[in-house]
Amino acid sequence: MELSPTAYVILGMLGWRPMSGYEIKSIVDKSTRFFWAVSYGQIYPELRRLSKEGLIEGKASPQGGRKRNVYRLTPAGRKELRAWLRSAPQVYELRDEGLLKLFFAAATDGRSAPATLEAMRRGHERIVDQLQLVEAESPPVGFPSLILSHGIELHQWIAAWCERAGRALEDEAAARRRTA
Amino acid sequence: MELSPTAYVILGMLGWRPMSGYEIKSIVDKSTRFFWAVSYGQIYPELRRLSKEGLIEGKASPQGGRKRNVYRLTPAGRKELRAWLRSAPQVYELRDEGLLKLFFAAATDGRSAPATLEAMRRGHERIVDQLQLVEAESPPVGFPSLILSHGIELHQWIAAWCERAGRALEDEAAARRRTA
DNA sequence: GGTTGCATGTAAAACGTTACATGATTTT
DNA sequence: AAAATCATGTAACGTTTTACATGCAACC
Repeated sequence: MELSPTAYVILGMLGWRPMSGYEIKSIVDKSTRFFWAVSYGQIYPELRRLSKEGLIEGKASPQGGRKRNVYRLTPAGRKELRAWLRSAPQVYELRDEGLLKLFFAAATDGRSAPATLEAMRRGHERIVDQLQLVEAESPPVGFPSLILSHGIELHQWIAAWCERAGRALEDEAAARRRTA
Repeated sequence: MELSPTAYVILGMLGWRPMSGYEIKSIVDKSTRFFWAVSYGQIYPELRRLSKEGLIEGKASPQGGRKRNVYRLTPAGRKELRAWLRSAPQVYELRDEGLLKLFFAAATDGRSAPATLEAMRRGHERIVDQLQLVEAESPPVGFPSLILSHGIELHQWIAAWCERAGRALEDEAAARRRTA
């Protein structure tokens, strides 16, 4: 078997209630995408795979003339989900182009750094805004809400760091001007 | 042209001084890997591509009987690097399996959550340790050192969040026991 | 009648990791 | 003599994104 975390996103959502692939995607886009993104190109093939493995079951449930497949967790699927939840997390990966640009900023004698920091700060503020929008329209209970507040606080912290670092850079530049 | 951030990791390092692919990889593993990982399978093909594009130049520089190719930035490569440094960062991606497990912890009635939080905390503490090891053996100046301190503070913050969330969970459980 | 939302899917490309293969040199 | 480090490279595999294709239904 050996499933990917992306497969568990699907199992996890179907653990709440039966859903279509489309519905899974729209919930992902308001929740896990900030720490685990999933695309249609993964969801539909994965639904088939999980179906074939007997972890989920699909049923055609058209809405009027519009076709629709609703999947639900089987007992085996729920068992698999719970086993995963009890095992230790393995994957933690970050790809941050802003940090990369800051890291190499000496190649512009540091002249590119203030704008990079400002762009990063804006980016993280924008994530905070998006998360707060989600927060405003979700009940403030349970684990999803815990993760949501984590996201908000985390990106606020990072945005504040960008500001601090920007100010430190300015101060340094001012000190250099006084010395020179 | 249109290069990936991974290509700019190579250009950025060669912007410091000429290096072999092996050397680039060993520096990546002590620096950018915490926010932009790169493997040999990317480095060697990318060195050829950048060479063919005229952004870097390779020269055979064997050490004794051991073959070795040292690459350096061309003027065009330096220009390309600087243009990238001055453009706004695009990519910010996080993949955090721990948050995913926490997000779906209701499927175990929250029983899996304390262990997940503890595993996450340990994971981030371990990253802090690794970064502090790097810090101890690097001169505390310039942008790489700024990024290093960012990493240390960030992962310390996350580890502290895990602790706070764990305590909040305990308190909640205790309150429920009193009520019941 | 047009836009938006619901709904499913695939193909190609891009990206990235892992394992393997090879061999010299340096250190223990 | 063995282990670690320096050094280069590829092939297979797995993952993920993007673009495309299609069509119904609800709302304005």
